[in-house]
Amino acid sequence: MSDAQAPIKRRASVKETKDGKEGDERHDAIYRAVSDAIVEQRLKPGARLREDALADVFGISRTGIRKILQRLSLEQLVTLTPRRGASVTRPTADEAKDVFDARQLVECGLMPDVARRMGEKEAAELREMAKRERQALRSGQQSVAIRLSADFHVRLAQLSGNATLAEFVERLCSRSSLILAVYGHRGHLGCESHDHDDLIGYLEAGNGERAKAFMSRHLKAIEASLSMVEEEENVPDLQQIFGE
Amino acid sequence: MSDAQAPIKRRASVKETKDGKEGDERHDAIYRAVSDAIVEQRLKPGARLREDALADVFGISRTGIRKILQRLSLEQLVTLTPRRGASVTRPTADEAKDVFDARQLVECGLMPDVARRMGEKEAAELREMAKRERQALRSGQQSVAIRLSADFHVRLAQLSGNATLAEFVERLCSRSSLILAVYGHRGHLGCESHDHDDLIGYLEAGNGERAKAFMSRHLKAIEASLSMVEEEENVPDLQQIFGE
DNA sequence: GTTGGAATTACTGTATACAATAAATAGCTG
DNA sequence: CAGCTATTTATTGTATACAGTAATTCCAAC
Repeated sequence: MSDAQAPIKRRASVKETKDGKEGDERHDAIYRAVSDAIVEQRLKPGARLREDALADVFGISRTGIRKILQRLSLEQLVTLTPRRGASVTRPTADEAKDVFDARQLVECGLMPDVARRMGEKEAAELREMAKRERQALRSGQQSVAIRLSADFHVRLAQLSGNATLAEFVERLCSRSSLILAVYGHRGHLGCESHDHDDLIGYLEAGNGERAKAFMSRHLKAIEASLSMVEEEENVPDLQQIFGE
Repeated sequence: MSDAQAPIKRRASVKETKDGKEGDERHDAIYRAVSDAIVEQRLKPGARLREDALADVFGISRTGIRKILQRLSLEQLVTLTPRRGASVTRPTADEAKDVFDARQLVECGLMPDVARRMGEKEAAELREMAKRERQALRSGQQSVAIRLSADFHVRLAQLSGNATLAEFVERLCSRSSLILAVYGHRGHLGCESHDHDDLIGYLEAGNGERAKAFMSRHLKAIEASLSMVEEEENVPDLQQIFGE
């Protein structure tokens, strides 16, 4: 419970940037720090996020922290229970299904557009991302790999040229990371390592329909790898367990 | 500029509910009041939303108002400019295109699911909504009609059973209302009055593909009715206007 | 040792005060 | 009188104080 909230910083420490940045950028940096920690599963579903604990860590007052928590809550990465405070969202099985159905509809639907707008520069960038993802996996940096995998899907959506849909995909990918944390098996982090490279190939060849079909299988594979058992950690129903 | 923010309340006045409700519900009621006013175009794009003005109107402190404005900003109904405060978002032409492309992909993609889950009860409810919409139009209540039309599309998405996608459609519809306010012609409020009834027919018959095609045409018709000229209201370029 | 209840503690909800910044106005100068 | 600078005013940004509520602990009684 307490260990879950230890290492929140990433890359250049967030706290040191206090002087150089304007307050606005600083808030954004803190938002990203927390969001990243959740997506990278360093903050696990169910972990409590106490306001003054966060305020202490980042050196701002609770006012700013609340703003950030509210934003995370609107993005459904954090659950805000009245008078109980914030905690990292633990997605239900239903929510998981909705998220993957949504990804199926949107990400697949975007593939033709992406294929159309795909140039050399874009393909190279995506390959670079896929490469880093594989490297992270090989070197055992699971957290980093998870995040890079999500980044890949988001970048893809951005290449469609539709900012609104790209943002939606971003949300879906963040939530997917949460879903993997709860229902995924250890070691198996969803995306197969070669899938992303194959996909880039189809897109670069301008074969939108093929890419679409492949993305569909890709997402189905991730979803299939989950074990959808909701482990109830609420009060067990003794009546039901022991008969009447 | 000042007249745009006069009539914010709707239905039962929001202010009177102060005693009976918990603070939480109250915040939600205020949020809805502002959101509705924007969607119904009583608050027009560009209208400034000053924090203590709103705080006075609703009888809570700026703290609560800021929370609400932040939420509206995340939903892109309100634009929050640092140190300049909040104003009703004025969508750009690009954003308008993105929103309608997104609706095309998502709302159409949802039709087969909706058709599958459509029962008598649901059809009756939708017909009732369509009827009220027509009534509002006939009696000249344009604001109400706009909102009911958006409600119809949202309810449809909810019937798909996917809460995540339904929520996304809700956002898209709200933003569409803003887009209509800026780029639409007066009197012509997007949805043709019979379209929704026709759509219900196809859905009730379980003809998802037909409904999908119809929805596609329906959305295209709305988009086509817009005149996509961005009237610059930033500093006019006098050079250009008066020659050199 | 377990249960029930009171006192304490920990935490969130809300308002308010103060600081910081941008807009508006007035006053000066050429 | 136009244009520039200084002062005032309006408005947002941030922290903090206080109130209210849930969780915990402690103590007594069975």
